[in-house]
Amino acid sequence: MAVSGPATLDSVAARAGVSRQTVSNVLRHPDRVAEATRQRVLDAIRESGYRPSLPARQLATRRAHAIAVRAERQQDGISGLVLDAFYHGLAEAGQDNGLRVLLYPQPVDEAAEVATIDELVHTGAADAVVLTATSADDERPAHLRERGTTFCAFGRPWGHEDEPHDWVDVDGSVGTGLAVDHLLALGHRRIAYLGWPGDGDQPSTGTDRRGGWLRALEAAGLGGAVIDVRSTNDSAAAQAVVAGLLTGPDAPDAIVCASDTLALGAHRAALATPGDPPTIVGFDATPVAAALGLASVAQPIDEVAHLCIDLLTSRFETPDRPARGLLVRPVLHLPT
Amino acid sequence: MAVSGPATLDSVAARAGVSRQTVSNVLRHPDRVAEATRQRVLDAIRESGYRPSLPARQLATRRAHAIAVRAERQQDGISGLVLDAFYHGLAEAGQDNGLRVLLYPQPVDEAAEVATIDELVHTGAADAVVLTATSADDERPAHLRERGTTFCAFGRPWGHEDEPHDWVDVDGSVGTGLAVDHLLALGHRRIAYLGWPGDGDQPSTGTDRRGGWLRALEAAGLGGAVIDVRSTNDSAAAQAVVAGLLTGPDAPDAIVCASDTLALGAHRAALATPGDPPTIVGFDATPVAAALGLASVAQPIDEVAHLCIDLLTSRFETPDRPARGLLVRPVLHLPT
DNA sequence: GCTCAAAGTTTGAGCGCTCAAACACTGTAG
DNA sequence: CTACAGTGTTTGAGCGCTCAAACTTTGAGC
Repeated sequence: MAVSGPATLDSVAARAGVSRQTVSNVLRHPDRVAEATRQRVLDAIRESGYRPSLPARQLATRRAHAIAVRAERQQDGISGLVLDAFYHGLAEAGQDNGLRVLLYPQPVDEAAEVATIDELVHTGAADAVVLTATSADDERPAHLRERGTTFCAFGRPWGHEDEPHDWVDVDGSVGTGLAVDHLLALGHRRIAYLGWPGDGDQPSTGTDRRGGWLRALEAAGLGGAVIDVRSTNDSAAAQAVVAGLLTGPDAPDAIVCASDTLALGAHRAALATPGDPPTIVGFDATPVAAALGLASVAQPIDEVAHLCIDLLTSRFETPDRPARGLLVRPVLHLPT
Repeated sequence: MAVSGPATLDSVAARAGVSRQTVSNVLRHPDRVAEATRQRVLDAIRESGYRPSLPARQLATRRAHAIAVRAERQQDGISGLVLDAFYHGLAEAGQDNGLRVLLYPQPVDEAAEVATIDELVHTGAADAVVLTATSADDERPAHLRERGTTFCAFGRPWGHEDEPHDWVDVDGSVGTGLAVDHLLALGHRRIAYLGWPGDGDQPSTGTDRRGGWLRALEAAGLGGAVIDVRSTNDSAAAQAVVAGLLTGPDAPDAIVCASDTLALGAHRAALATPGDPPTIVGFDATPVAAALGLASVAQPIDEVAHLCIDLLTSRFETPDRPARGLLVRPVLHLPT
C-alpha cells in the first residue's frame, strides 16, 4: 500500500479503523479490548507484518527488557562448558519472559565491572544483571546494592548472609554427598576428598563441597581418619598430588573431586600408579568426565538459569520483596 | 538541584547555557563545536552525571547498536570452550565499536532461527547477526541475504562461493599442516588422520582439515599409502576406532585429529594398547589437550571475533561494498 | 425516561534523542 | 558599505511507543 516504511502502531490502527492505543492494548492488555475489535486488529497486524519497535517501547516505559551477564575472559579449565549452558538457559528463559540477554566483556577488576554494569543500567541498555562466579570476598554485590541496581547472583553470598540479595546456587554438599553414597554402595570405605586450597577455612563453594563429603562419611561412621588433599584447579597439579597420595600410606580406594579438572588429574595419576586404581568421582559432569568413564556430579545449570530469570522478573514486579535464595539439588551422572 | 530525575540532553544544555543540539554535538560531532563551548558542556556533563539514553538514540537513528549471536543449546563435546572465548571476543570488540552483543537461544531448526533473527532485526533489538557453526547445507546465509539482513559468518560458505557474504574462518588446512610438520620433525612417518565421517567428500571444515594433512604428507613425499580413519565426534567412538587401527596392520606412529574430542579418544586407545604409543595431535587446544600433554592446533578465536566485528562495522558504513572473506592462521600449541 | 456505572475507545502529552534546516555572527572581498 | 561565505549555534519536527485522562456508548436500575 503506502510506501511509508515498516508498519507502526498508527499504520496498523488506520488499517483496522481504530486508534493507536487500541492496537497497543490488543498487544499488551487484550482484556481491555472487545473481542470483535481484537480480531480486526489482529488481522491488520498480520496483514501488515507489524513488529513493535523495541526502542520506542523502551523509551516510553523506561525499561530495557534486557538483562546483562558477563562474558568470561577465559576459562579456568575444563568446566567452562557450564557457562555455555548457563548462557543458553538465560537466553531461553529470558525469551520466555520478554527479556533479552546482553553480554558484557569481563572488565579488568570488580570495580571496573561495577562501573560497566552501572553504564549498562543507566544508559537503559539493561534492567538488571546476573552475577556469575561470586565468592566470599566479592565486592560486586555490595556495590550493586548500594546503587540500587537489580541483580541476581549465581552463587551464594558466602559469609555475607547479613546483606541479603537474590541468588540461586547448586547445593554442592548434596552433590558430594551423593558421590560418597555412590562410592559406599560400590563397597569403598577409604574415600578421599580432593579439593581446592582453602576448602573448609571459610564459607565457599569448595568448603561446601568438602562439607558434604565429610558429613556423608560421618553418617556412615567413617568420619574418624579422613583423607583430605588439595590442589589448585589444574589437572597437572592434581595429578602430582594424587600420585603422591596413592603411593603413600594413606592411599584411598576412591576420590571425590571438587571439579572435573581435578578429577582428570586424579584419573591420570591413578592410571600411572600400579595396583588397583581408586574410583574417581568428578564435579560438573563435563564431557571429559563422561569420556573418561568417570562418575561426576552434574549441576542443573539450565534450572539455575531459569530460576535466576524467575527471581529477576519477580523482582521487577515487586521491587521491595525480601531477598530470596534458592538452592538446587545436583544429580550424580554415572558413567555409561 | 532540580528533582527531575536523571540528566538528559536538555538538562545538561540548560546547565551549560547552550542548546540541546550543542550537547549532542559535543558527544557525537565534537568538530562542530567551538573548543570553549565544548569544555563548558563537558563540565556540565560531568557534574550532572549525564548518560545518554540508548533507547532514545536508537529510536531516533533507527539503529540498535547491537548485534546478535546464538547461544548454543548444548555442546557437542569438549570443544565448547571455543564458543565461550568467541563470546568474550565479540563482547570486547563490540564494546570498542559501540556495539552490544545480544544472545538468542538456539531455536529448534534453521527456519526458526531465521525467524528469530528476523524478529530481532525488525523490532530494532539488533542491527546484524553473527552466524556460528555454518556448514555446506546451511540455509541461514541464503535466507538472511534474501531478507537483506546484515550478517557475518564464523565459517566459510562451503560450496556456496557463488553467493558471497562476509565471513571469517580459521584455515584448518594450515593447522593440520602445522601438525604434520611437527610430527615429521619428531621423526614420525606413518602419520594418520582421524577425522569425521564425510571428510573429503564435499567442502567442509573436516574436508579442509583433512586436506591440510594430506598435502603436508604429499609435500614430504609420504602421500602414497595414507592412513585415514573416521569417527563421529565422540571420544568413546574415536577410542574404538583407534583401538582397532593400532592393533591392525596399518598402525600409525602418529595421529592428527580433527578435534580434541577425537584426540581424547585416540589418546585413551593409545594408552590401552601395548607397544609404543603414537603421538597424537588434537584440534582446538582445549584445556583437555593440555592436561593430557597433547599438542593441539589452536584457533585464534579472539582474532576471529574481532574480525567479525570489523567486517560488520565496515558493512554498516558501506552497506554495498562487496562481500569479504578473511582466513586466519591457527597456531600449534605444544604440550609443556 | 433519566441516572449512573461499567466497558470500550480515543486523545493529548511526553519519553530523550537526532536530523535537517534555519539562524546569528564573524570577517573578508568587492 | 554591502554582499557573502564560513563557522558556530539554535529551532522545529519527528522517531514509535505508553501513560493517564477524557470521552462515548451501552445497559441496568429505579
